[in-house]
Amino acid sequence: RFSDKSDFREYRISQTSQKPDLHTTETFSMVLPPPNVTGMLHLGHAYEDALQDTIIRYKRMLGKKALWIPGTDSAAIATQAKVEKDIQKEENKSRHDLGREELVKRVSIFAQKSESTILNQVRRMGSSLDWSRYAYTLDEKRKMAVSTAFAKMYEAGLIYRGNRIVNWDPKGQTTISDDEIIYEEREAKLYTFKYSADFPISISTTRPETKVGDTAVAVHPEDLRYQKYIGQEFDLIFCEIPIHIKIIADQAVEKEFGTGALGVTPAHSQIDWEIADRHNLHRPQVINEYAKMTVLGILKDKKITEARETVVAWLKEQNLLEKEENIKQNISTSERTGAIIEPLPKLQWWIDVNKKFEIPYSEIPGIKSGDQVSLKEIMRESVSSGAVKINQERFQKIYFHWIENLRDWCISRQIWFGHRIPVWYHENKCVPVLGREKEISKCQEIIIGEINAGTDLGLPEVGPRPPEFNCEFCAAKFIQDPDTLDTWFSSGLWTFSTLGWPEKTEDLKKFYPTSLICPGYEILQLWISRMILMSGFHLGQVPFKEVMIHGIVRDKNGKKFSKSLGNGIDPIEIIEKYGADALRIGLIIGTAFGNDVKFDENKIKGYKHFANKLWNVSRFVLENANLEVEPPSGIQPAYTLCRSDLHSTKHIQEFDNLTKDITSDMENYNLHLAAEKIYHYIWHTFADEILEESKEIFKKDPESAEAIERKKVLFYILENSLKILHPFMPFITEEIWCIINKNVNIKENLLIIQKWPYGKYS
RNA sequence: GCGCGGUUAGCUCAGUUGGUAGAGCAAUUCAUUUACACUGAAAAGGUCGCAGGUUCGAGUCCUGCACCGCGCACCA
Repeated sequence: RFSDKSDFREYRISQTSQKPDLHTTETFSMVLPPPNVTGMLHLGHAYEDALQDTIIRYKRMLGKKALWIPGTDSAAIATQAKVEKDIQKEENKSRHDLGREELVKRVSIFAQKSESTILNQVRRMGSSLDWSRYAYTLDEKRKMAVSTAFAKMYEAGLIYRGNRIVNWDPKGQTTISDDEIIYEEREAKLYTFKYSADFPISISTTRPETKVGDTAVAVHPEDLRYQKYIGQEFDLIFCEIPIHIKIIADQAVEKEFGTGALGVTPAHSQIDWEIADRHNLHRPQVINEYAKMTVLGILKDKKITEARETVVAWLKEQNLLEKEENIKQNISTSERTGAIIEPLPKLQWWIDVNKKFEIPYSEIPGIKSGDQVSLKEIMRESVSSGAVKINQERFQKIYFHWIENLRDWCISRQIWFGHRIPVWYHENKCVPVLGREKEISKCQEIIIGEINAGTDLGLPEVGPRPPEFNCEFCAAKFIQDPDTLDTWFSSGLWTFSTLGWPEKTEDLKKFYPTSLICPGYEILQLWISRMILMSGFHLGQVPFKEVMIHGIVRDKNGKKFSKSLGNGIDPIEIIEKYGADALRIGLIIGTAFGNDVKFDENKIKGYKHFANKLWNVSRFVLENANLEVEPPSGIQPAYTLCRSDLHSTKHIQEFDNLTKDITSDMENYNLHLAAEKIYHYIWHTFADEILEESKEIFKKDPESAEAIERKKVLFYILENSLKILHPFMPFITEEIWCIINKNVNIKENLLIIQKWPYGKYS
């Protein structure tokens, strides 16, 4: 399991390192952003681990109760998509061929395998996590947290079920939230045309195929060109489909765009849906979940791309097409599958971010217990009050900007792997489906049908467990909602679900809010904001006091590491070549927090040389300045014996000043500066100057007073350098430390739990 | 369209409140049984993207511009 002894030692240290220090009550806590169990970690994770471990080791050496919680994330969509793809490739089967139970089983097996790969990688990095508190987003405790959280938010009226336009991923066959969309700029054609020769207004569109779903043409209320038509209605045949168009006036229309008239397609556009709301328009759906046309005639069953060509051809044939121009368009694609998002109306679960509710308890500055607040206000206030400090201002700006534009969060997903929505429906209102797992999606359709038809389904039962009673009238059972939750719902609870919530645990009391979180900027909106939301609602507290956002690691061409590009590097490969210490410090030095890292193997190699240098420096000091004395108590490290009468010389002062300087860098999380300073000092001052001049002194007379004094100086600098360097390079420093202290009870005197040096002699 | 970053040595990047421009790698010259060739010494290399401004003094602050990247919105 461990490739070498020092590896094992480090692992053992991490196991024992959380031993409570009775002399201090100050805590420092962090959660590890849980990696997705979708395979293995890449260098980005290695960088993130290195940063956090450096910080937690530093805080631990300051004497704080330092807790760093490990965990992994089931990453519902990502993981299921990966396994589905593999199954399709290897067995040519879809998830529907396997059925829900079998698929979830297969995904879980894959997740477990990934989990052990990942945990091994994390350990190889030297991450000093508290493994006794290990959590997985889909384990029993976290399941309880998720369903409790859902139920509480449902009861507060913040979670609701509604038929609205969703972002539909036709490839993944699921909804996704606004934040899981990636915009890509592409060339598109803007067509200007009339529905028919006798229709008075021309409209423009990039999606002619959706126009069979139009129910209105909207113009700006003050647009003089179209005033006279407002209110008129037309029955037309468009592309063999009868449509009914009403001409309406709406503020949302921009006079300057295209012809200034907008063909309203309520079922396939967010904005049009809202316009339809305001004008009470009919909303026919003309495209289905597979991105195919649902209408009859020449468009029947066609994929949207084909349908587009067909409609354009029809328009040309009818002489209705007036203009065709090339424009640039931002197209929405799914973050996970890359598919083009199809806006569709669907019945889904949502979190209302604007609805006010009475917050029972609040420690968030600016929000009092009992206040009427919205989730959006919680998110804004938590950061603007300074309770959550996002340390780089630029990311704080992005955060506020995002909140301004935030809409309700769609939390239900039509995938099978993940937290199933903890809602149970009365069986008889959902037609018989028990024992027919594959039919559940059909059940969902029927529910939608009933809702659309205005049937009152009654309130569902919401809670962590199915209702334990049968229907009092017909003895029917309850069946669970077939959908699962957005993975960020459970991730949003992470800072407190890992500490035992909803139970009132000692851990929560002691370690909450957590001190720091250290995520990449790509999940600022997806994760950081959701944690602030969830923590604010459920605990009335912020999830963490500080956020240090780091950049991403790119390959030498500046490209993001990704599976599809095949440029991923396994950190283990680098560790085997250069050592974990070299990888850690090599990633940290030269990169300010928040900036991207271009990965350069040569740089890592340079720090392997440094590890070698450090080794030799230590050897020189041990061989030439052997001051080892048998410790009288058997506990005190030997070197301390020679320290009491150490005079403050030039070298000591210089080193102590450096120590102070580095400590201040560490306090400000300027890890890159601190690491570079100690690196530079050890190599170019300690080795190149002090050791060189010591050689001369020892050559003259190794027992002279000057030589003895010098030996003490060397020891002092070496031991304190090891301490300062330890957070960055834990393996080699601990190894050397143990050699230096071979006469003492090392278990109680490991470097990892030594006190950080403050520069006592300065 | 709105907003946010970046632009510093050949390459990758630091530069904390304004005070003589820094590191690693690469390249050059020299040294060589040294704790360490995973070495040492020396030298070289920059109009800090461009143009203005504030200041005794600007890589750092302000304005404008260019290119690269990102976030959001729009995406009829």
